[in-house]
Amino acid sequence: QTLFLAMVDQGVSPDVVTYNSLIHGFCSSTQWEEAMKYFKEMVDGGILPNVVTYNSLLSGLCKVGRMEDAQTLFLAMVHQGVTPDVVTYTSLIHGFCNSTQWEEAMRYFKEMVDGGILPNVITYTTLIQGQCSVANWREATRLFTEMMDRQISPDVVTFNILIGTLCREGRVEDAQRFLEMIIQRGEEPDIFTYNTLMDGYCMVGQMDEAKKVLESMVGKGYKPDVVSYNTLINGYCRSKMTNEAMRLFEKMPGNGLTPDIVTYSALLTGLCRAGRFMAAQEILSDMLGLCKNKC
RNA sequence: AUGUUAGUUUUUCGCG
Repeated sequence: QTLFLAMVDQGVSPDVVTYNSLIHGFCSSTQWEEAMKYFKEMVDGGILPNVVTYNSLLSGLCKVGRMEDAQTLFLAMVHQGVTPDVVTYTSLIHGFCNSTQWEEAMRYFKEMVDGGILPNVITYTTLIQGQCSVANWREATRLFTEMMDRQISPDVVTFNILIGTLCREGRVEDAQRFLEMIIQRGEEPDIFTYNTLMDGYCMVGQMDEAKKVLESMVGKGYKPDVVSYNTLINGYCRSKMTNEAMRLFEKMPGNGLTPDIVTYSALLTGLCRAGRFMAAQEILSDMLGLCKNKC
């Protein structure tokens, strides 16, 4: 905002992209009034909002589940002669999926296809995730096949969602097969892929396999992050292997990682459950000590 | 010419 004002002060006139950037910023931090203020200001200034402007506002509404408002805005944009694009529809579909209004999501999907707008990998991935989040594996795989049939290549995000869903259902072996499919297709799994799969093995108590995933990611040159460690620490704690959890915790600083609130929370819970209150107390005072140093 | 928009992972506790 300050930069914006400075820019106006210097006599540089904002254009549609300037406004879009501001509006997007406010929308993604759910500062709705501010976003609308700039929207009005641009219209008053004679700058026509374009599809990006509307998409930013729309995705802001969709993210917080204000789907009635999103629909109203969608109609308004069409009314203003701005043609919705694949981003517009995908945002709406995402919003409806998140509020578990599957019928509406599919209605917009059809409308989009009928209107000659081609769904892309993000559209399909959004739909797949919508079905995965309500544990409708059949429909998820149907969509997965459909997208492949339409020559739309699933990407690593698509695979991560499928892997995460299988893991949550305890089907880690199947999840592992998807990881292999990514590699077979010549694509790169990312840190999300590995962390998700690791958590899958942790959830079924196969800590040896979880550890193998960590090792294979290191072997491929990926740096485990704080989430990787938290996942394994939590896994060891739940498998009552608190010594292993502690070992990992101690290795974090050496690997350039700072334990965060999640690390401490998992470890403290694990140690307390195991009745190791002395150890828990030590960890806690370490944490509080570090906290004081920073303040 | 260039810049702006949509999808994915980990912990505890509480509430619904």
